[in-house]
Amino acid sequence: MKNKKIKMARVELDLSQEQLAEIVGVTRQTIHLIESGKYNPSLKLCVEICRALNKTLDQLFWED
Amino acid sequence: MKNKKIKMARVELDLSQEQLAEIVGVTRQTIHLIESGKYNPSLKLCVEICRALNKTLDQLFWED
DNA sequence: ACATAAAGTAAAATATATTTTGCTTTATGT
DNA sequence: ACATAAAGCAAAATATATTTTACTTTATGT
Repeated sequence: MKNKKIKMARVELDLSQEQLAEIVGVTRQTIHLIESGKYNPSLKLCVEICRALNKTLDQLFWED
Repeated sequence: MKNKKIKMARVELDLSQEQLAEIVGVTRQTIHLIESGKYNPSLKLCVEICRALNKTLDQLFWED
């Protein structure tokens, strides 16, 4: 299950996966794997992604 | 940095750490470590805790 | 004071997130 | 069509979350 929300928020800020990765302090692959739903990031990383993209956990990571 | 919000939500539902752990499918120690802020759970586990406690990610895991 | 449930603590073992590297594919501009 | 940036993919190595076990401490009821 892909996470389209992150990708959308990222593209909206005109950031590449690599730029987001740098801001957040992880590798590009980590961002890619999260966006493509291949795994299960840590809470800390989720929060850092949220801060980088001006969103909250519920906005990016909550599924109904 | 302790996570008091989880503990409060848990106690409000009259669940012990062990009961919550069982619902969520982890060990009691994992719940304890998360409540006492000793580490950094996975997103999946956070979501499961939220569902067990009828809260959202922002309510339990977001710090301003 | 005693018994018992719940919570705190810790070390070693295991599972899995994350990194590193490198290659391939897709999108975009000229 | 070509060049280049961005994204997808994958295997091996490393870091760290989670389990397991066992013991200690704190809370609560009788």
